[in-house]
Amino acid sequence: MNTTQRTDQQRSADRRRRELLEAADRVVLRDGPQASMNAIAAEAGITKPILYRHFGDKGGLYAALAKRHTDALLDSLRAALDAPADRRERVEATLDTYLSAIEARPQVYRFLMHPAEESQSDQGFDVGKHSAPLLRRMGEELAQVIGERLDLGPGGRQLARVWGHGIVGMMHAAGDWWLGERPCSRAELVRSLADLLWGRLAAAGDKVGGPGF
Amino acid sequence: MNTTQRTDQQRSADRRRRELLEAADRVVLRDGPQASMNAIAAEAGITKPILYRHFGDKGGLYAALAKRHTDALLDSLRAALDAPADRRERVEATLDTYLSAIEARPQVYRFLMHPAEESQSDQGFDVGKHSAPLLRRMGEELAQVIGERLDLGPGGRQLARVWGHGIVGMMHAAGDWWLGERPCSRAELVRSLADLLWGRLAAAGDKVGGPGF
DNA sequence: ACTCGGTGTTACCGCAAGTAACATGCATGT
DNA sequence: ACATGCATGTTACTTGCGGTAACACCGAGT
Repeated sequence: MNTTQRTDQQRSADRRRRELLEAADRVVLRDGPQASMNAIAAEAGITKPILYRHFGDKGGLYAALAKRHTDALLDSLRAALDAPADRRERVEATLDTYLSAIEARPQVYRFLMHPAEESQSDQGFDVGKHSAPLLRRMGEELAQVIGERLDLGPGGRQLARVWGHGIVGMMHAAGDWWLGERPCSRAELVRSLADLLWGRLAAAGDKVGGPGF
Repeated sequence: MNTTQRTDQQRSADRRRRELLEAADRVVLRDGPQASMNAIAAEAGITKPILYRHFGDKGGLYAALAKRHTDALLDSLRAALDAPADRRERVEATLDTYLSAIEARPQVYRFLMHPAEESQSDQGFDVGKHSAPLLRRMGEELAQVIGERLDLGPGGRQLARVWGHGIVGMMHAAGDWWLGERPCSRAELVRSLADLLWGRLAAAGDKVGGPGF
């Protein structure tokens, strides 16, 4: 029968694809985002053209690889965001989940954030398209949760999106810096960021004798 | 005399260096961060090896180029941060200054944020080193201002650094997203972000009938 | 036996980073 | 006047990577 044969082949191809992605994963974990196609092929025990047959080009492979990790991370974040607790606790849990993930596998995280941007075709002035899709997806996800659950009045939908992307960026930049310098424990970082979101910056008093802020 | 000759040469070299940087600037503005050394050399009316003599390698050139723009942007930000107004107004002015800059020259901004990361020598697990130095510098700068002027009690120094990097990341990610989709005016974006920093997320009420947030 | 589609290979192209070796102009010391 | 540096410039090369073309093998259906 034609269809069964088709599915068999597709299954086989899918398994192959997963094996290749796992090999690519190991190489990226070892060599960072600039892992070469040759290295990935060698790790998988095959040669370059096969990779190209499966993924089209390097961008395709990287996109597939990124999707796996991004999906996994987003699942964890959704779980933290949906936990039964009050708002502050859930925000802190989400921050902590993200920071745990990047702490556990910095190379992967680094790859996700800076996917070796090729794509010289997108000339013009449409920045942003290239930029880390993980950040965008996290931002949209968070925006959705905020927009769904908070009563922000008219224009609240848009406000939620700004906040979603803003909070994700805050989390990302602070995490990036923290991972490099380790100036404090993860718990302290989480608390500090939550405090920032809770308006402590606006509420803090000026230093005595200073010019004010 | 030896010294005068030396200085003459150095002046000439510096002028040359500046010319080369301006040429590189034009090419990056046109081709984006993936501009080739050949293209830059051609734009400057010379050939590759001269670039290498001046800047060592591509990373060196990019670092020099980034320093120029970064310094300029930081000067603007400092001015906005130091303006004589109340805290909210100054925060908004700073956000607006940054967003104006990236809006005016997205290619440059894009180059500054993702400097075509070479550097496969920094293997290991020290993420962050590679990441956009502009973000780091802005974060530290803001941290310093916050730490100097706000009374944050014990541990305030560290808190200020977390907040500095966090706020810069928020500004960056939101700006990146905004530049790509243009979902609202710049003024609205500024207001929304300032609202976020002023604790409106924590203060907002749950939507009626929802699961709460 | 013969084609056909999928899987695999070797060998190549094009291009960009980076380098070596050679050429030239211009000040200086004798 | 002439040789000596030294910076400035060039051509031509190597290396390495992304990507592709052409060919080889193998199992299934007619």
